[in-house]
Amino acid sequence: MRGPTLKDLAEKLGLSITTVSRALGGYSDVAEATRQRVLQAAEEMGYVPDVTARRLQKGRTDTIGFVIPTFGPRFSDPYFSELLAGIGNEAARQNFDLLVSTRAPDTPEEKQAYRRMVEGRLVDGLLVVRTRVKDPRITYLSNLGFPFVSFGRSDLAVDFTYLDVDGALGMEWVAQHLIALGHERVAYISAPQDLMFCIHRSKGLQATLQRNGLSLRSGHLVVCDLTEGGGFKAMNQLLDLNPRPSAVVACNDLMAMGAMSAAQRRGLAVGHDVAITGFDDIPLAQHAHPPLTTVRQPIYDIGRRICRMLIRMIRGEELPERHVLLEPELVVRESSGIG
Amino acid sequence: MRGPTLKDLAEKLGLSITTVSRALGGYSDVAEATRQRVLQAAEEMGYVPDVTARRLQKGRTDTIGFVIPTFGPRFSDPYFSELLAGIGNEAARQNFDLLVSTRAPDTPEEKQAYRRMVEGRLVDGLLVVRTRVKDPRITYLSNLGFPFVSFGRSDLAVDFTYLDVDGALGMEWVAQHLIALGHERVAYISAPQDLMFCIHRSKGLQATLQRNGLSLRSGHLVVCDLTEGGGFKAMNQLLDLNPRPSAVVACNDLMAMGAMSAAQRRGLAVGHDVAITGFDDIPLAQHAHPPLTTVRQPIYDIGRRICRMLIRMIRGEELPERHVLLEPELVVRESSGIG
DNA sequence: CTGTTAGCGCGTTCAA
DNA sequence: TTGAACGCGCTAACAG
Repeated sequence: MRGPTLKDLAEKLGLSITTVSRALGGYSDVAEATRQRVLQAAEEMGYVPDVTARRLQKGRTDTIGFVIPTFGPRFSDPYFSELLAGIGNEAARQNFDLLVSTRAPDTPEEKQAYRRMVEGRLVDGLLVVRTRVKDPRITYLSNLGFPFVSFGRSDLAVDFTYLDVDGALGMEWVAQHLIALGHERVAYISAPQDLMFCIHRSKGLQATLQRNGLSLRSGHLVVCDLTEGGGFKAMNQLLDLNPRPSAVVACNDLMAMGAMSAAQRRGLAVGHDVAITGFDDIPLAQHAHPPLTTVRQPIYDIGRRICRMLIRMIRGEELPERHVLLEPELVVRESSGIG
Repeated sequence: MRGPTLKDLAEKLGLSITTVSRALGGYSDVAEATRQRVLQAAEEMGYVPDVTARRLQKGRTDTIGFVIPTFGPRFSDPYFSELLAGIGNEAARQNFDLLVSTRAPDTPEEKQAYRRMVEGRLVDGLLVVRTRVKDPRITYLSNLGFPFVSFGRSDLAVDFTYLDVDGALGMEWVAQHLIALGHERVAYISAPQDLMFCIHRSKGLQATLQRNGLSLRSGHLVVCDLTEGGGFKAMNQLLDLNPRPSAVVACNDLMAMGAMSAAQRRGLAVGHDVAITGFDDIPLAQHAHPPLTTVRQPIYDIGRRICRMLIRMIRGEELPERHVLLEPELVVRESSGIG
């Protein structure tokens, strides 16, 4: 069942392992006739080099690691499958393998997954996503000098390579859009406050409101878990207020969808009785009813890009930019108001 | 930057590599005092075994492979992230690593990804999902006798281990539900016909319609690509018909959401003017507007389960069931009609 | 109880 | 141009 090794090939051809290895490796110091014989035999016998052995000898794995932070058993986020597709496709393009782990954030299991990948020398570099306040992953990797690229910035005073989307700017646009539509009672469905992207978005929203003489009233800030269910519950809380908010900004699209659902279940016309906005622009956003006003992040490209940055770093190439901040794009649809 | 090896430990302790290895491996034939010294030194120096070296020596990788079939660049499917979470969590629980690839189905790249994992001995077993007609992946793996478990059955005359959800049964329930509501003009938004799950679902739907004296009229069967956008377009086609269908069955939830969006954009009240159903029960289904009638597949558990089956197979344990067919569950919500 | 020897499959010296 | 020898880091068989 196991395939042939160099040894098998060598024996069959009456050559040494070394010669076979070099013929296959495309070295110049091997007779053309010999090379042809070797290549043909390799083809016939279906020789494929043993990746593990090659790794041990080369001292590198040509593999990148990605620990996906999953929340709860029902982890169902279109955002992540798209990010993964971007990462996976780019890795494949560059002949890198992708080792994936799924772990709940800030748990011993997560820590262990990182240690295993790094200290067990399973991967040459890591992709870190959803950075957190005082993110222990960044501290850990930085201290070791292990190659990694993160999607998201950090509050730590260490210098590392990242790519991020300017969430504050995105939220500024959302706020301005709502203000222009005349909204004064704006509410906010936030994500857990230890997530860096949430902090940036929150700041952007609040700063813009304040610059325009507005603010989040008490009770108008609800924190939940980034899921539809969370957005649903949060929205119900907000709609129980009196007076209720006229506009609700959600920290991501999934929560916005849940919020829309809650509003509609109460007979409110979204985009009319209440404005709702999201963040991410997942494909479902444009097919929601009504279509969701949101902020677009090019998530597939982001996946490709952080992967490319990491691979360059692993190869020891100089990176053109070690800190990339992308401008997101406001996508106005009907959920924030018609006209 | 690289961590210590057994050799480093041995030198420091004045022991042989072997002894250190055995002390760490928990073998009984090592003096308790020695073991303690070794353990302490290992702890101090932060020794972590080199996984690659261990793999080469053991002849197994303790890794399972998973090639995700991705369609187009914007691959955004909540279904897959949940499946992946199930697989990943179970793999971690059993101390297996997970190697992931993302490839477009039925391409040379996909074939190559499988070959690399199998023949390059990167993994001990594979998970195959979204089985296709005359699926070359199954032929390939079966011929080699390589351990794999598939989520989905096959039309090939080979015996292999699989788990599947009875799609025909699910669709039978959907059809009966719609028929009971009095629908006679039922249309169907199907997925590509080379997908096995689609064939089962289609058969279940059509057979049930026929048993009740109905059938899909001409033009009432539209094939598209399993995305919201696809469902959207398909629905527009269906709504151009005269008379238009009174009920539309979609092959998955994503397309159903797109279909709802198209209907609503034409001013139709879903659940009233037209009934729409999906399949999968992704979390968004219950937060759609109106909530989506669909068929539930316990996708997270399925991920865990196929992973567990595969690991047992790899370990050489006898599997209690080599062919599992799960009964799905009809979830009636408002998109198929109120009352 | 401990150390020596061997080998997993490969790439890379160094000699011939 | 080819081959023999060595080592990547680890575990296993065999002595002592």
